[in-house]
Amino acid sequence: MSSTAPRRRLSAEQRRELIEQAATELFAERGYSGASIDEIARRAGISPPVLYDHFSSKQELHRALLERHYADLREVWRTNLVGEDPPERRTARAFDAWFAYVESHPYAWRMLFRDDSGDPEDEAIRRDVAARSRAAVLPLLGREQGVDELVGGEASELLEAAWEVIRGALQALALWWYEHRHVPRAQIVAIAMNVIWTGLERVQRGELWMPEA
Amino acid sequence: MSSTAPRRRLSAEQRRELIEQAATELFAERGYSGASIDEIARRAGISPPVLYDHFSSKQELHRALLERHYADLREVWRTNLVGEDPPERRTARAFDAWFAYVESHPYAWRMLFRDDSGDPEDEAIRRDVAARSRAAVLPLLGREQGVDELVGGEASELLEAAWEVIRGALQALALWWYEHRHVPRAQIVAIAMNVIWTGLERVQRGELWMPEA
DNA sequence: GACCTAACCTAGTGGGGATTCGGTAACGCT
DNA sequence: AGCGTTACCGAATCCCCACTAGGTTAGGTC
Repeated sequence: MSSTAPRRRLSAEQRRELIEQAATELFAERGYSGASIDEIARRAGISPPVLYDHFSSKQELHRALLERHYADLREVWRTNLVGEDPPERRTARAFDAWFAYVESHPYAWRMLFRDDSGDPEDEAIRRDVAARSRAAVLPLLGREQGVDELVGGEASELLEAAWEVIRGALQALALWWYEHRHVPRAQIVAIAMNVIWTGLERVQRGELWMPEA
Repeated sequence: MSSTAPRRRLSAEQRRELIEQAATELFAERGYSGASIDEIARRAGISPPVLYDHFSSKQELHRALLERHYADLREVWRTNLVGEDPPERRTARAFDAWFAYVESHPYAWRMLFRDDSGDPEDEAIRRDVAARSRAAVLPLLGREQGVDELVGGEASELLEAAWEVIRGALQALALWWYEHRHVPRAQIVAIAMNVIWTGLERVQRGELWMPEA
């Protein structure tokens, strides 16, 4: 991408940004272990040692990017789920914003969706982020009462599972969309709403599917 | 696991099975690059060279396991989606069987759900498998007509996307369940049915959610 | 235009891990 | 008991890659 750029001397901040972009791209395309420092450096227009002026290790670089991109995504949820609109409208708005982020950041989110670093610290970051997004989203799903008795378990735990279902579904849909980019975003959101929201709505209302006798 | 086993001489077939089990575990726990030949061999109760009597490379071992476990999972779908029951019942049965597989093969499916090998051949296997499961499942979803006009696109493509949503959702739910194994399977299936099937049913019927004006 | 800071580079070093070489010995068979 | 087969192993080899040591120059400052 930045291969033809003339090798000039940049400010630390500018260079760091280039490194982060290059690393995000490579982590997204090849995963943690598939992305070599040499190639990240090459794409950033520098030699490997320079990278170590900005990040103390490959792991730290990866962690920094995880934090950064996760923060962006969390912000998308946070700013779009609030408001006085009915849940359905807020959900649609949040889905749309989420897919808009995905559309405009073709590398960042794909990097987040690969968890192959094997680093326990990464794992911790992901857990932390998962907990925070859950905390942001669950109130939206759990407004109605009575879900526990109907399903026979702890409501909070089941809602957590429901959220995982949504997260996994959105993630998979984003990946599919990436391979079929000609489909307009509105249609992707419509699919998400139809397949996911519809079910959630019923769960909220307590109109639950039960196993047959 | 098999660390205290006395180092006896086994038949090639038995040894190969032990290697495959050990490798499945490690690939599931640490991913492709996180699993070293040395450790796979150690868990299988042998030294590394023996592994090469059975598989010509680490990649080939990994591919063989992908094929094997995917075949198992595909079989689950195949045998449970057929029949004369109404779609809802067939879907519930297939979900239940799928989660039963997940429950009884704690390593195999987790290995499948990590795609970090970076090997194009792996990618090809996954694509092939995805296409086949889609082919098996889509007829169930697409029975009703009229979906295309309502959503405004090619029905086959949108159903493909819907299937991805389901796949991603099931996968995420399986991972969540793995961390909350005390939840009984019936309840997991109920969550899947409530969140996913409900939406699908509406999509089938053409009762689609549409963006508001 | 001398000087200094810091951005940058070339050329290693070291370790880990896949793969292989050249045997050794367990087990079945006669 | 002897023999052949082959499951098995210890000890390299070799390559890739994260990381570093030590020097070089761009570019701002006085």
